[in-house]
Amino acid sequence: MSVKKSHLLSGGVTLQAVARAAGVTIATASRSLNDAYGVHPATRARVLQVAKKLNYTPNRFARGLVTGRSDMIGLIVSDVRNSYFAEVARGVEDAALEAGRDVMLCNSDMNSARQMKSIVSLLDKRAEAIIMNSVAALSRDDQQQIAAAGVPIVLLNRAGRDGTFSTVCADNEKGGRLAAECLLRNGHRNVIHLTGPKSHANLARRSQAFVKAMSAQRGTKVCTVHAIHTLQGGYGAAQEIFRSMNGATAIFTGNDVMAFGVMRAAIEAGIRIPRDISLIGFDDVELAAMSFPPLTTIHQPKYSVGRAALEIVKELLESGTETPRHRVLDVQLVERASVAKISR
Amino acid sequence: MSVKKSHLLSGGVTLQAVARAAGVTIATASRSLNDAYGVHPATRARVLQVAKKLNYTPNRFARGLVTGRSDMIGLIVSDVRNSYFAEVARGVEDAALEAGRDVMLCNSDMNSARQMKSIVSLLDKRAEAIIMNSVAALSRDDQQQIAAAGVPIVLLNRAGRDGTFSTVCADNEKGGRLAAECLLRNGHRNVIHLTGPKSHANLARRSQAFVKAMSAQRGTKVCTVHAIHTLQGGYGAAQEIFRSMNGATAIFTGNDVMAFGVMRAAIEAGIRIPRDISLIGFDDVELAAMSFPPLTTIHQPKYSVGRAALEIVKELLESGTETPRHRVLDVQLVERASVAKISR
DNA sequence: CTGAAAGCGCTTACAG
DNA sequence: CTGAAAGCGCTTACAG
Repeated sequence: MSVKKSHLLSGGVTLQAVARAAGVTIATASRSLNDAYGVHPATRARVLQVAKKLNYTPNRFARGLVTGRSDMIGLIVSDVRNSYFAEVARGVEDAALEAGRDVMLCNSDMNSARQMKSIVSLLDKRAEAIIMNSVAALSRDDQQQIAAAGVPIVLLNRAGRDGTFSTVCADNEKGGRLAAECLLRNGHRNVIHLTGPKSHANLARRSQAFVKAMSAQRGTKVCTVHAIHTLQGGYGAAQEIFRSMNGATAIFTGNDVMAFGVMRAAIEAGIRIPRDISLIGFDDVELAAMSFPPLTTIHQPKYSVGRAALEIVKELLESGTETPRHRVLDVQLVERASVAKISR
Repeated sequence: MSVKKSHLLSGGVTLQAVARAAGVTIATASRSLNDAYGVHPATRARVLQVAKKLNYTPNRFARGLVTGRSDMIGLIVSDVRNSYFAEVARGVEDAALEAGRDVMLCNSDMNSARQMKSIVSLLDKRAEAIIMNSVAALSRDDQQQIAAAGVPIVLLNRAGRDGTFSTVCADNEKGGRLAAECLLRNGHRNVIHLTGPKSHANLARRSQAFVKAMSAQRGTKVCTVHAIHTLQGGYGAAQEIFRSMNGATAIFTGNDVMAFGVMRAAIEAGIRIPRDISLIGFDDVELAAMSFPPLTTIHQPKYSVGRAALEIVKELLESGTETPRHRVLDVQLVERASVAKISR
C-alpha cells in the first residue's frame, strides 16, 4: 500500500512511461530531462513535452540513491519562537527557494543532546548542509563526527575562524562603536552600560567596542553593569541603577529586551525617557519600533544572516571546496526617539 | 564524487556490510533492524550489536524507494516571522521530533503561486503530509491536484468542515464570549468593539460571539468599528474613537496588535488605560505581557495548534484513513492590567 | 546522438 | 527462523 501511495505521489508516472511515450529508452529520457548536452534537440524537446503532458515528476528517492543528492539543507536554531531566529529562518528559506532547495527546521533549545539528535537526523535524511547556531557544549567527539560527515556546516552568530566550520555573524564591534558615537554626538559624557554575563561572546564584543569608543573621547565616564540579558534582568538592574544615577544621562543596553526592562522600570520610577535619561539598545527587534518611546537601537541584519548562510552553503556545494568561509555582516544605527540631545 | 559523499554520510556502512559482519544475509539483517517478529532473538541481538559497532545508518533513499516513506512532513505558513506561526512551527516541530519525523518549512507570503510552488516541492520531496494555513485563493484545479496526491493535508486556522482537508483552529466564538463576560463582570455596559475587515472569518467569529454575549445582558450597548487589523489600523481608528466616546468605558479589539495601536493613540491623547478606558485584546502575543499596562487578552493556543496539527497527521497516517479530522482548541482569558472595574 | 546494462541500498514476498 | 531473488526508479559509464 505504501508503494501504491508512492505511485500516487508521482502521479504514477515513471521515467519508463515517459520514455515509452516519447519513443526512446529511459537513458535518453533521463538525459533529456537533466543535461542539455549529448542529446538531439528534437528528441529532447519531444521528451520534455511528453514529460510535461504526463505530469512527470522524478522520484527523489531513486535519484537520490544514485546521485546522493537530496536538495535539502538543514537549519537548527535554539528556538524559532525567538524572533531573531524566525528572521534568520526566513532568510534561509527565501534563499533556499531561489536555489531550488528545501529546508528542514529543527529547534535545539540550546540543549546539546537535542542538537546532536537533530544533526544526526538531518544527516540521516541526507541534508546537503547544515546551518546552525551551535551551542557551546559541542563535544570534541561530536564535532569530529559532524566534520566526518563531509557536509558543509555554517555556524550562526559566531565570529571568525572557528576552525573547521564556516561562520556568519553581525559586526558587533561596529555596533558597539555606533552606539557610543550616537551618545557622544548627542552630548552624553556620563553613561551607564547595562549588559549580560561576561561569558556571552557577542555581548562582550559589543561592550568592549562601546567602552573603547566612549573612552576615546576625553572626560567621559562609563559605568558597566552586568545582569541577566532578559527583560527581567534589565528591569531589575534598572531599579538599582535608578537609585543612584551619579549624574549619568544615558544607558546603553547590550540588547533590546534589556532596554525594554529599563523602560518598564523607568515608568514605575516616574523617570521619563528620553527627557530624564536617554536609552539606546541593540538588535532592533520588532518591538523596538512599537515601544513607547520608540527605541533608538543598532540594527542587526537578521534576515541577511540567514541569506548569507545559505549563500555560503551554495558556494561550498558548487565549488566542492571544504575550506570554511566567513562573513561578518554590517550593522547600523536606527535613530528613533529614546535618545535626547543634552546641553552641557 | 556525489556517490562518494553519500558513502561518507552513512559512514560508508551498508546493510550488506552489517550482514556480512554478523554472518547473515541482508534479508535477516534488514528484518532484525526493522521488525521484531520472525527473527531469532539471538540473531537479532547480534545484528543490532554489529550495526551499532559499525555505526550503521540506513540509506533513506534506498529505503524510501521501496517503502515510499520519507518520514518528513511539510509545513507552509505565510511567514515564520509572524510570531503566531513561529509558535505554531515550534509546536509542529516538537511533536514531529517525538514522532521521529522532520519538518520542511516553507513560507507562502499569502501568495497562492508561491504556496502552490511549495506544495509541489514538498510533494516532490515525498512529504508524507502537509500542514498549512491556506490562502483563500486556492483554485479548484490546484485543490484537486493536491487532493490527488493522496497526502493528508491539515489546514490551520480554519474552522470545521472544509470539505476534503483536516482543520485545526482556536475557539474564536468562545474567545469573543470570554471577552464580553470579562467586560460585563467588570461593570462595563457601553463598549466599543474595534475589529478588522468583515471578510476575515476568524475575526468575524470573534465579533459575532462578543456582540451576542454582550447583548444577552440587558441595557448594554456595543458600537462596532472596522479598520485594518494592524497596529496602524488600530491606532488610526482609536484616534477617531477618542474624539467621540459617547460614554463608552471599554474597547475590545479583534486582536492584540490593534490593541497596541489603541494604546499608542491613548498615550498621545492623554487618555490613561485602564483609568480612563479599559482595553481587552485577543491572541495573547508575546508583547501583550510586556506592554504598559500589560494587556488583558484572550489566549490563543498557538503552540498547541501546531501540536494538534501534527497529531492529526499521525492519526491519519497510522490509520490509513482519508477522512479528514477537525479540532478546535480551547482559548482562555488572561487577565492582566488593562481592564478596570467600574462602579455604576 | 542513443541504447543496453549495471548498479545505487534497501524491503519484501516466496521458498524452504 | 533464514536465504535467494526480484524490484523500487533512477543515473551513468560503456559501446556503438
